[in-house]
Amino acid sequence: MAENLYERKALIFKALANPVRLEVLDMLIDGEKCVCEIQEKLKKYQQAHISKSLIKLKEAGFIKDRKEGLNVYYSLKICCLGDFFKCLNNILDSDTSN
Amino acid sequence: MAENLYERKALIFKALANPVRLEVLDMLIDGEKCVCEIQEKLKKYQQAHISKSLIKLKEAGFIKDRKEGLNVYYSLKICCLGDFFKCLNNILDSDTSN
DNA sequence: CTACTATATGCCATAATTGGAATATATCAT
DNA sequence: ATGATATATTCCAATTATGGCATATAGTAG
Repeated sequence: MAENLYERKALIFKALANPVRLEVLDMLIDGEKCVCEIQEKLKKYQQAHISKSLIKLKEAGFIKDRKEGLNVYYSLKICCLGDFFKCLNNILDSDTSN
Repeated sequence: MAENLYERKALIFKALANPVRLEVLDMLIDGEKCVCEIQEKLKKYQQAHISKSLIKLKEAGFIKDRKEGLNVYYSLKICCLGDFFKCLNNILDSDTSN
């Protein structure tokens, strides 16, 4: 585990610092999905890669999983993600001009 | 520049995915600071490293700079950062147990 | 048991990030 | 002009992340 608070926070942002994982999170915003559904939407990536992405998001504390037979269902664990991402859009909308 | 939206968002999170840059951002939350003040607080790191951290945060759109004589002053450019980080604490507080 | 399906794990080459050391630039004072 | 100070840039070795491929595991069906 990371020693100090800033390192722990950085680990959380590292989990978000990847387009595939961000897209996965986005998919989960409208409810629980099984790994197979996520794979279906992200066909450009290998199954193994999706699986690793989900595990990384889980380790960072963003999502949780639930097994049901052969399937594994993932869902958001953090309710404030919506607001979290709204701020992001402010950044994206504002120009990079100083 | 990154092609799609998720890649652009990932770039923003990459800028946050580092303890030094997070600590710098934290220092700027209570107002504009000159590089020298930031260095003073982060003595464990080299001047060059602090400078690079500031530039990365600026490129990501989080902060802006202003020159005054020999000094450069940096300040937050995004007003919603406070809320942004509040959500983080939710994640940090919640256990990693599924 | 075997066969099948869904998901996870291990290995690996490539690419990106980190942070130190040295150097460059810009501004100010004399 | 020279020298001093604040900040930025370049170079580089070490570490870490990315994403493909192959394989393993776990649950289900027959």
